[in-house]
Amino acid sequence: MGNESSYKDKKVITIGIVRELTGLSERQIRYYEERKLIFPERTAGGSRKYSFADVELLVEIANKIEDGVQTHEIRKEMLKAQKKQNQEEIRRKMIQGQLNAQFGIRKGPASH
Amino acid sequence: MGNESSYKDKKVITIGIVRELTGLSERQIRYYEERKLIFPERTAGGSRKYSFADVELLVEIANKIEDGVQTHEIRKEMLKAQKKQNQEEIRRKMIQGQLNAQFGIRKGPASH
DNA sequence: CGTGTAAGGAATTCTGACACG
DNA sequence: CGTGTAAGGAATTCTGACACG
Repeated sequence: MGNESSYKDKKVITIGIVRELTGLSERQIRYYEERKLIFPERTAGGSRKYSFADVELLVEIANKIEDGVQTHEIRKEMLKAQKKQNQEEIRRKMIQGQLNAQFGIRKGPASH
Repeated sequence: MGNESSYKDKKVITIGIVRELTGLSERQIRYYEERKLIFPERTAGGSRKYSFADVELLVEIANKIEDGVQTHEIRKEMLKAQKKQNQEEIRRKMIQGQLNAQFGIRKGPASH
């Protein structure tokens, strides 16, 4: 469970590299954080660390802004999408819980 | 063809983060490069950039050194493994070439 | 051989602010 | 609102060298 591809979500990329990867300015990247659209981690010294997923998200954000969408709107969209995702996960887990209650806990497909 | 997971091989991690991820010292990381065991790219300013694959390789290298294997030996092992891989790829491609010559160029499984 | 360290300099990143609009 | 920029400082990284063994 929680099967992310491991590399994609690890926060290991500094802002300079993100700038290279996205073509955005550091100012833009920091501003989107200020507007709560992106959430880098920090090194001990205080430098920002981003994931590949963050890099892709940044590009999407920048595209929307270019289309005239305001950061506030983008944030609302993201929260909505996030909420929908959470709902789905809860639903999945409840169904799984029902199955477990009915047929007992199993890992993987039933052995034949 | 060339189906790498994209994130794993992209050189985007600076040496400080690699130090955090591996537990190795920067001195060690740079030394393994000097011994031709690892090949980071560079930013415009000259800072080293590593991939996740590099990070994993560094850990393997450090383990072997701890076991008393010298960098020179490790390098020979790596070259041998590399050569074997190349052989396999050539073989694969030749077989594919034969198949294409016999049955024409196809992409993916035959349509049913 | 493999690694630690001090040295000096350059590249990188940080924050808060002013500017434009 | 979103972004550029100059400012000053701190964290990061670089190289070449000396040390130990």
